Amino acid sequence: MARKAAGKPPEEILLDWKREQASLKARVVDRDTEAWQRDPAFSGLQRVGGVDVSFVKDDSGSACASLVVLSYPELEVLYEDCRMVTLTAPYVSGFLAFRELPFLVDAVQQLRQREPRLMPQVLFVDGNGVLHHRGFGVACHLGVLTDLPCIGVAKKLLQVDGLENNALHKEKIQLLKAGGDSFPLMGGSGTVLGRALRSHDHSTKPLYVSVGHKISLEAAVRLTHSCCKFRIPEPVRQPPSPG
DNA sequence: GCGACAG
DNA sequence: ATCTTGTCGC
Repeated sequence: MARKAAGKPPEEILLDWKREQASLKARVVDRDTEAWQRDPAFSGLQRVGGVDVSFVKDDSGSACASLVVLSYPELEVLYEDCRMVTLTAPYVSGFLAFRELPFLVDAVQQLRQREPRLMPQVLFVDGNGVLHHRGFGVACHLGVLTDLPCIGVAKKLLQVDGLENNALHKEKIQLLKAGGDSFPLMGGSGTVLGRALRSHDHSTKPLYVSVGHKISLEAAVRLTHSCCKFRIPEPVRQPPSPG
């Protein structure tokens, strides 16, 4: 009986959340800030991280907030943290960060304190960055709060700003033939909000990559492809178990 | 016909 | 997310 989570918060809360998004959005940096991001082989990049909130049971609110750090380019585990948490805020499209982010920020801060040498140089985030209703998805939010480069990786197209998962979109997906192939997702405003990426040769369903913070879209897409042994980038593929 | 809604 | 399913469509 996967009962649906509690209904939407009152309008005043949503307005608050929107205000916070708008305010933090001004701090997003949507270009490369690190030398390795411009290097063809990403040389200088040694640690890539991923965060995720995965559910244990039905909708009890019981979940596992995890942070994984892998070596690059080997993609071997350097650090794993998985903490049981109780989610309070409901899931509302456009406000994912307010449900999951506090726990992810905690995980990053804890790593920063205990094992600063293992701090990842970039974080993959489940969900979108600037490909978002108000241009400030969870990957931007996490990036701004932690000051780490972040990449938004979503498994479904968020249909905002005129973007639609329609026949034309599906045709474009068909044209992605090899891992690494991608096409731009252009919003109605003429801005490129992200790219649909075929993340692996044998993956037919694309990933939707968008800038979170402190990285260009081009580098984000290239690195995402580079971290995919399968469809989902290794740092966010299989979160560690609590036990 | 019941929707467009990342996770 | 998670159940599970199938090949559409404004």
